[in-house]
Amino acid sequence: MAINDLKKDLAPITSNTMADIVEVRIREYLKRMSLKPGDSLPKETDLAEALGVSRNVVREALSRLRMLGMVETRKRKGMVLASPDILQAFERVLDPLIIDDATLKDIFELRLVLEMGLADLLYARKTDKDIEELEAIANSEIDKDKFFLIKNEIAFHGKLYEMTGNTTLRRFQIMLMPVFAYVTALVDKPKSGKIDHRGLVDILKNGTKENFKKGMYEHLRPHFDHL
Amino acid sequence: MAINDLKKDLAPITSNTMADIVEVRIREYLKRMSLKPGDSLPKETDLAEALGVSRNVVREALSRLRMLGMVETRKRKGMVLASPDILQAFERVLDPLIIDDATLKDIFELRLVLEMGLADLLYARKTDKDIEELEAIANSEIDKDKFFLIKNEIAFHGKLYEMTGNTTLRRFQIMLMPVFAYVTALVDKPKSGKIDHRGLVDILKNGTKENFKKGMYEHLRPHFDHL
DNA sequence: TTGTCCTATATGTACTACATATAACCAAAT
DNA sequence: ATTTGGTTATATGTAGTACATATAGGACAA
Repeated sequence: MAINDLKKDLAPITSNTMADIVEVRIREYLKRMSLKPGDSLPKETDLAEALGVSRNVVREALSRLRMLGMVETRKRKGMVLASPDILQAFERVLDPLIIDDATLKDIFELRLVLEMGLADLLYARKTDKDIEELEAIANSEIDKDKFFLIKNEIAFHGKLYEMTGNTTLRRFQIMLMPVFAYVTALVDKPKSGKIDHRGLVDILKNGTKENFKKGMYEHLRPHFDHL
Repeated sequence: MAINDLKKDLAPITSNTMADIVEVRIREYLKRMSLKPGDSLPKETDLAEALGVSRNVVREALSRLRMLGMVETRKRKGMVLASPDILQAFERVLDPLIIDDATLKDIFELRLVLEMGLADLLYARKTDKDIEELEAIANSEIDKDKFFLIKNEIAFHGKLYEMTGNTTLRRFQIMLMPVFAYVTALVDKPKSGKIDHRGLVDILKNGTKENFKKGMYEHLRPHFDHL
């Protein structure tokens, strides 16, 4: 028991490896030089010599930056700074099975927040064609088995995000989905608010933004009640 | 000009290096074995032999997983699976200067969506003490210079996120802040909606959740109008 | 401008070697 | 029985060498 109390006060010593340090140093270097995408970087051997470490270490650090999409390396040319895909790194880590429960809960709530905040973008950008498609999804739900419904649930909410015209947001949602599914499966209450998908489509067609916000809240209500 | 158009449609061929492949293979391995945090993994030399690559390559792959916090390596013991900090990877990449414009715009909107969706969590969790503190921040804004106001803007909205009791959300906001600041600085319209911080506090004290949502929309309105 | 050949060179990969921290084991001590 | 201390085997951390390979860039030709 006392050991756990200790752990809170005394964080374990984490000796940074050379690769850790070099990674930071290189990142600092990129920032300090205010390099822009496309600019080329020194070659590995030069970096190694300048930093006073083996090329091995430099490569480990670069391997990380490469994974994040910050730099690209090409034979003979050397390295060039690239525009990283900010969600790429995220995707690799977001496995419900290895995330701790507190974070899992946070992410669950994060999705609720996103979904509640969607309305403004939605009403600014929705088109008749979008709504038609959305309606088709909602209508296909009638008299279907549970498995189909889950698939449709994903399709419907996915379409909503898509309608915002915000690619990053949409990808973000796709990433968060497994977490959401995992958590709801855990709680395993068969949940559906007073307003279903068809209800939301109706509002989208005829109602105001405020109507939609209220509708979405009712739709997600079981989740909110569970907070 | 034509070259840039081409780049969008024809992504350059990216030959996967061994490290890329090994990274995926190890990740698959972790998943397939359904390992839980704390479980130990084979040692580097065994992995290298099993995969038929040099230890070097394995170390590059592991270096990436270590950076993401997925695994921890300890001398003699080998590696153990860890609970990754999902935002850690994010933080490294989220530099407004190296993110492309489209994504920058997406992230800007993402923050708007978050802020609009905050209300439900906020009303579920806010305490009197929170509101007091928030009010103090809002009141300290009177008759201050521009620099102070920017600092205060951050403090105020930060406090809102904090009040949700959602750590991940709060950290997320902290990360998004530089992007938001960068984009607004770019647009450089001195923006402030009809409702200011003190107005929001008033609603939080006496108004309903719906009032708050409308208030927040008005507060952020200049940004929405700019969509 | 387009196509072909050539070459220098930076990355990609493999292998060896050794330092170092430490988990695991055992023994002594309280 | 639990703690303390010393020893050792071992997996990681780092360095260094070597070589294969793709290719940027130049020269030249059509």
